[in-house]
Amino acid sequence: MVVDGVAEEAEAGTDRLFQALADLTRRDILRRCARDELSVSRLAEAYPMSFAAVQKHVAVLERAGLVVKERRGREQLVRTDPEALDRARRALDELEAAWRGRVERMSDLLAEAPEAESETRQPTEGQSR
Amino acid sequence: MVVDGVAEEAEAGTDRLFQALADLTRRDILRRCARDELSVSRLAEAYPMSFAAVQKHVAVLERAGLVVKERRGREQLVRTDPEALDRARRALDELEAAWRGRVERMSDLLAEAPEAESETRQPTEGQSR
DNA sequence: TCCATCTACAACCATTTGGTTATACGTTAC
DNA sequence: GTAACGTATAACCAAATGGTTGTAGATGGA
Repeated sequence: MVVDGVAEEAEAGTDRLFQALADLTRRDILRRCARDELSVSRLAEAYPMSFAAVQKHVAVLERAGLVVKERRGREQLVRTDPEALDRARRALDELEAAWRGRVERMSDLLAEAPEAESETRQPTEGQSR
Repeated sequence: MVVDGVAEEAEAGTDRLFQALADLTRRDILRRCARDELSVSRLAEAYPMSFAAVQKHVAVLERAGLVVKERRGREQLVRTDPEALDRARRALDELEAAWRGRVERMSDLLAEAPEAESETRQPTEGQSR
């Protein structure tokens, strides 16, 4: 449980990350705020929905760590965190490692048992890929 | 509209992709089914929830194209599609391109206008922040 | 000071999501 | 053939999501 604490939080963070990315409006906000720093109202003008709705989308992105808000006077400037997509990518890498793991194990089989393979497909066959 | 048709579907697909990844149980299913092909009931044994719940998770993964089901006798074997994570990665790349674009444009500014920039904000003015 | 602007937040609503149980159907084993 | 197994699907429920409107608090400019 104690050890799980950190892992659980990491997984919850991954949940929030992908969840935040799973919406077209939010992905578009990310694109816009990657190019420029935009205030929330400026952003809101771009979408066919209320200011409050856009504000909520920004909040979701912020909780996911994809975006950072910086106050300037009465407006709040939004910019996407360049490091954030790296985290997303790392999450994918971690998933991919699972079946890279499978490949490794297959290599292990081939490496550790250089002879006596009766059940794997014959080398005589023109091998697939 | 006609042109949008394909883009819309692509974006909807991206929604489903990230949505499917935004759940710990589903990510775990992906890991397990990357290593081995597992039947749905076999999978269900691994989680503290009903068979039907796991079945729904698999359905979400399938709709997102992250997983493929193959019938063998009375059981349905699930395996993750190796190509799927590539699609997720490509979606991230497309997002990242947005601020790679920003960097390019900044380089462009520096490269194309080595002098005579009158309309960008003056370094001399203590600007209004 | 007064007003317009930008933001925050609450209350509400419809739909989706993640779970449950129950039931029905096809397949395998005995 | 019958029983056990694996799957599919429906009906239901609570909570989360994506949207709305309304109200109130700061801030900046006239």
